[in-house]
Amino acid sequence: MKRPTIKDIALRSGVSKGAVSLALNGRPGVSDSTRERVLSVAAALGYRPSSTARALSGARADAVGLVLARPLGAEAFFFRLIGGIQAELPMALLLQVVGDLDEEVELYRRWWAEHRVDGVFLVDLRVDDPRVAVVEELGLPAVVIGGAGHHGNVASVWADDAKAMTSVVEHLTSLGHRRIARVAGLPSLLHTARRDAAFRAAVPSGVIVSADYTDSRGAAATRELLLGAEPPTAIVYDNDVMAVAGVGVAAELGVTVPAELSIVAWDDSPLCRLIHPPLTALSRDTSAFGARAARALLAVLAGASPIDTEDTTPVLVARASTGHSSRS
Amino acid sequence: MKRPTIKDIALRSGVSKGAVSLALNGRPGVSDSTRERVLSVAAALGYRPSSTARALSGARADAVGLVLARPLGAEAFFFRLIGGIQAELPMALLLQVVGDLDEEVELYRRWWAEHRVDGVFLVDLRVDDPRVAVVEELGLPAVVIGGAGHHGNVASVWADDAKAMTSVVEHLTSLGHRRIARVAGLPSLLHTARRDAAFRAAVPSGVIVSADYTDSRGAAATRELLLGAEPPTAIVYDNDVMAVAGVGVAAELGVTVPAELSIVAWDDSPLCRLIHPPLTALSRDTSAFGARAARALLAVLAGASPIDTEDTTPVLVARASTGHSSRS
DNA sequence: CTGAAAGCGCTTACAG
DNA sequence: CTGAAAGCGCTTACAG
Repeated sequence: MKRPTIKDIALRSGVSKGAVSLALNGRPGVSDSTRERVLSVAAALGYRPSSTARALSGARADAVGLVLARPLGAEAFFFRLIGGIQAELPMALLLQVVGDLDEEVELYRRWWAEHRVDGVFLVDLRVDDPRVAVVEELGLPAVVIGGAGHHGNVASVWADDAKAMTSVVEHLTSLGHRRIARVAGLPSLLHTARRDAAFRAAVPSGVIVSADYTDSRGAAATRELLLGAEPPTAIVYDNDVMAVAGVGVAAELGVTVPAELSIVAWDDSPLCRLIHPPLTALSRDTSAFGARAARALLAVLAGASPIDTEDTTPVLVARASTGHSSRS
Repeated sequence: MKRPTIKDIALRSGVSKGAVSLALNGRPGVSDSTRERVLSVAAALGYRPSSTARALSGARADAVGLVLARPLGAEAFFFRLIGGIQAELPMALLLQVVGDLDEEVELYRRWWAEHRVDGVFLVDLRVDDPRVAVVEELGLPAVVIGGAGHHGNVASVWADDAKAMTSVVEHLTSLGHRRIARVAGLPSLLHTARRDAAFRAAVPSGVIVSADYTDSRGAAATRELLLGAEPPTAIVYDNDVMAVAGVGVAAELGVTVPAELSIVAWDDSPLCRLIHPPLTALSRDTSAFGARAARALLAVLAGASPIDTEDTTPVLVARASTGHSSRS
């Protein structure tokens, strides 16, 4: 037996397909008695609407999209984010990986033109990112994830990286550190720029070395800093993998952690907790962040005006990798 | 300007919509000259087919699906797997998380009835899994990921866990270990059963404690083993998180690793490499595994008969957590 | 309040 | 080889 369509329901309840559609979607235009009859027939038949057909007639696609342009950021972050999004979403997530931002933009155009998605999440915002303008132009409902500040008329969900950075610096200065350095993530990413700015404001004399989240670049950056003329007594890394690489380089150079060098990682993880010494880290609930983003997009889809939602600020968890500066 | 449809192409090339469709899809039924004209008009107009409309008319949906029934297995594994799948896939991945297997099955029925997907990946196979029979009944193209052996008439991609387990046991026995235990993953999962069987075959007297991949259960299992009447001199864990928890419990109980206890983790990870001592682990390229699964599904979609494809066997990487048994 | 029709953008028999 | 039509399963004006 084929699965039932509105035609079957129309037949068995003695009304037109149009009436069935109105009844099923809770729209005015049919009497209460008709509506009830249609609904009960639909239930009896085990009717499930076809989102494909709906999408073609211009209604809901019953899916939202997330496209990732390589290289993607920190693996674990995205997985938890997507997990959190999914858990909160009553629809499917259309996921696609593309090579660059141009392909990403092209995909948004297609998806929207075809009604394949009802909205999208924008991740990994760049400095001067073209995507916000595109979704605005298209009228494609969207939520920017992780971008502080306003993004045209697009909703966003963000965390206060500046405040988090300040809390890290305060922690270190209270331990007597004066020469603090930062090993940053990809310079093209907006949040790197924001963290850079916050770091510079808090540590005017601080050195920033740019890297790319990999352990090899994290190690190289650490070596560069520790072998410099004025080696730092504390380094703040933009992710856990680079921080762990930093611990390795320090050991290699005979620099003890935390006696001679304090280390802080931006995102907390099992890795931070389980290595020796355990790393002081900025901790946040990425899965909850994803759930918040999902709710924000659902709100936009429901017609709410786009707002910027602030997530909880990452919290500094002090562990054994930070200690009093021995050089001040 | 609206995006062009086959109607626009038909108009400008002076043929019917049907002919345009045939020409565009490379089907017989139109002359070469007509086909060329249609193709060039389509190119000039920047035509992109609507996969929504295609799906509704019963053709390709231009998407494949992956549904995850909670609780999902090891996080990192799935992320790498999905990353590997995506990289190989020329279409979108429809991803949805559901509460249980019944919902998962229901989703397959809907997706297939609506032509929302062209095929699906089946992951986390259970002992007596109902899903294989469902996709067979539906005729929904599918690939079983990670399930050794035949699964009805459904294609599969798998790795030889039994051989991998044997290599672990051989490594340990060659180091003089006789009392070897296993801390296993969820008993309901098929690959747990397979590893159990391989372990029992290799270590007839070996104890298996069942756990669930979490650090807390991994720690509890380790405690149970080490405080027992005949504590093992080596433990093989079903994932990295439990193995690391085991290291912690050993330290807590004053059992030194590897002098008094050797530890092996099933899946290698940064965590295994970076903790102290670094863990001996079974390593594999999960991303490549995902790519292989993607190719297998594409082959099935292209009409190939379903086959079982063996992935490379996980390789044992010996590190400092395993050593000669001091008690034999 | 309700029905009959047109349309979304394709594909696929069915005639010529 | 080609065209005109019907149909996929919905939604949405448009008449009554």
